[in-house]
Amino acid sequence: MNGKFNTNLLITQKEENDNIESGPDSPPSSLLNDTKMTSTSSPKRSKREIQKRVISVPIKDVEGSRLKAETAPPPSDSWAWRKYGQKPIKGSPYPRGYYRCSSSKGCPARKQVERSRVDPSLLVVTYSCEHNHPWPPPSKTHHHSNSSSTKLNLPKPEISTSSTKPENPEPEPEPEEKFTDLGDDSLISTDEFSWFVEMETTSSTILESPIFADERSTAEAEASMFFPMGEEDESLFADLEELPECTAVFRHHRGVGPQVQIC
DNA sequence: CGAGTTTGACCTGCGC
DNA sequence: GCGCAGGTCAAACTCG
Repeated sequence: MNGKFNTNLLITQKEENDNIESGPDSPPSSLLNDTKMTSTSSPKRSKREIQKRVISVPIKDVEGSRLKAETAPPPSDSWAWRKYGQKPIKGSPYPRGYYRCSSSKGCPARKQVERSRVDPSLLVVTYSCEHNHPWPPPSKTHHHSNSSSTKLNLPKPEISTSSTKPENPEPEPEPEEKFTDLGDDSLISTDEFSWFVEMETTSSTILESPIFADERSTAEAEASMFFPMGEEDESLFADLEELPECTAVFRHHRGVGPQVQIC
């Protein structure tokens, strides 16, 4: 299930301009400013109102889950994502999948999933949302019943069911307020994007998995460039201990790997 | 039967 | 203006 995935999730968060392929060259100055990708080509959307964030996820974690599509399944992140399109991207051997948030009706959130050209073992996930849009962080509303595996965009159960024991579907982002200050301080500042931060931080807590450290040296290097884990993390994870019951708590320890507490 | 996926067509923006 | 590439739509299909 996604739990499996989450334990190996790697996140590198960058601004969209700071795209993976081209490296951190682009000036990340304008978060909401125009960007080519932001166009979304939809006449209904304004470029400037769309905010994007890019993360990288080791594809290994999700590999084999749904290989039907060339694109690896999107990382599970507490939200429900519905795929609405897939396109081959020029210059990339891998197509890009387009996902829309289905956690709640009218949710404008979208994300694009594609393999990194630099490191095919990495999934590049681009989250995007409209700045002016009333964000319906679905966490609070639909989470209690989250276990609905169908809702979550997870690898189909058929595959990753190596573990017979029902794992906790995934760490519930319930402790939203705990996470909001975990996230980056520079990219997301508005409350309406707190879900964004939540999403990322939820994942980032699992950043350094043993598996990743062992087999993803390259990716690790790349990832660490964007998402260095430091002592601050320790305190961040310390906060996680305060998570409410019935949530999976991922604790980060260097060299030991994440410890998962499931109550 | 509902929700999600697939896939081709269509639309839009951008570069030449 | 044209062509290309990316992004979205929507019908058909699949699955639980």
